[in-house]
Amino acid sequence: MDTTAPGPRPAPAPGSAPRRRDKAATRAALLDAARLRFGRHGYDGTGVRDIAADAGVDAALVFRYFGSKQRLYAEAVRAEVPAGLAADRRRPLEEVTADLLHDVVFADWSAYDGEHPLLVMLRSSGRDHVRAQLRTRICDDYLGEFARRLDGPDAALRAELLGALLLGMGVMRSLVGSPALGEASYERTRPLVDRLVAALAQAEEDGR
Amino acid sequence: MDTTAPGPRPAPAPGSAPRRRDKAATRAALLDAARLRFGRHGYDGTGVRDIAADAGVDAALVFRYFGSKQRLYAEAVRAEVPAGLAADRRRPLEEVTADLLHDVVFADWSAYDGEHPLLVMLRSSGRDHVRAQLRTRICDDYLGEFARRLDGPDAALRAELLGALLLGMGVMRSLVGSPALGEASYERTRPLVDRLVAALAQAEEDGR
DNA sequence: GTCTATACTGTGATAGAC
DNA sequence: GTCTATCACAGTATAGAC
Repeated sequence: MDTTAPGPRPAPAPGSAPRRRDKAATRAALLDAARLRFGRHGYDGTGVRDIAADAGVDAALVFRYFGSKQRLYAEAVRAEVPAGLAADRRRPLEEVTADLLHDVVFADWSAYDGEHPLLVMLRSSGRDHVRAQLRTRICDDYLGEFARRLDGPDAALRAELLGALLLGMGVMRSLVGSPALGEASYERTRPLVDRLVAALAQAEEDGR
Repeated sequence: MDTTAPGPRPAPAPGSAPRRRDKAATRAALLDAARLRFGRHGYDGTGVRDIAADAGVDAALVFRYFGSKQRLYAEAVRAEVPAGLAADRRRPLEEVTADLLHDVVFADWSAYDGEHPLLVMLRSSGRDHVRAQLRTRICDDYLGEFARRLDGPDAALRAELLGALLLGMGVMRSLVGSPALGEASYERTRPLVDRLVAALAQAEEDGR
């Protein structure tokens, strides 16, 4: 495991707030460090000691404040799904998917080392508790309203195909590091995605 | 799929029957066990002792035969990309993508606990050596010929979008366990994918 | 009350003696 | 080929210093 930040306690730099003995600040520091570490190295690749060292506190505080590594993970990786992304039925579909594209694929989630929390979780999908969290967030939070919008017999399936496309793009960019998608801009990618979304929306009209 | 390493071994002397303690057989058993374990629990969640126990041998053999856990992983997870998937320029595009759909998303890779090796690797993408392997296999092996087929300015990007879609579908099915895609059949899914592929191929004709 | 030191128990990879 | 020792490090718990 990563043994960066050794030593007992690097004295706080002059000017930085000497945050000692502040419960809320320590909790927040632990969460920030956890996001970064979990994002970079996944659940198993991260130790509570590393996180604590990054936050400048002792590892025991993880258990004091969060109970377990697992609960720390769950809390660190919880991010708000942008409210109303798919909620407003009056917005055109491409606009909503464009927002999703921006949010999931192109946004810079610097708190998670540049990756969307969902992609971060993907890396730890070997753990059952992570899978469950993932499924809920993707299928319910992100795609639920979508499925209701695209009605028709295959609505749920088509909504998940849309999710697969966006998620896959994020995976290609962040986890795989593919060249074209990695360098492409949001502006250049959007028309292609729009076209795909249109094809998906249109599919409800013909019998299959 | 079975990579029974065919080393040029001399045949045992006539009369000496025992096929137990066969180097090649032990190696193969270790590889099989490794595929299953790595598939189920990921790189970090798997111990060499588990693998060795599954194979019925001692853990030290892993190091004797493969040098390290990391090299065992690399070898276990290497699977042949179906030759000629995208190679034949005369096959219609939808046929080729349908093959990919079947191979990546719907095939039952029972040797890997039901998941395509690429998805298995995704779970371990926190490790740099895994990422490098991933990128090569996806972008070069699977999508390279594709990009050459779809010519036009955005060819590489569109090829990667196709990859993203298929990969994302696999992710939704295997790693996330999404309900609709999880239960959908290949036959029901294919027309939707065909439509998306058509939209992608068609995009080269209009200016963006 | 907030935090640190340290110990406990399990398991990881690996080396070297049989 | 196998067994066992080793040694680092994981998650977690507790006791007590500030």
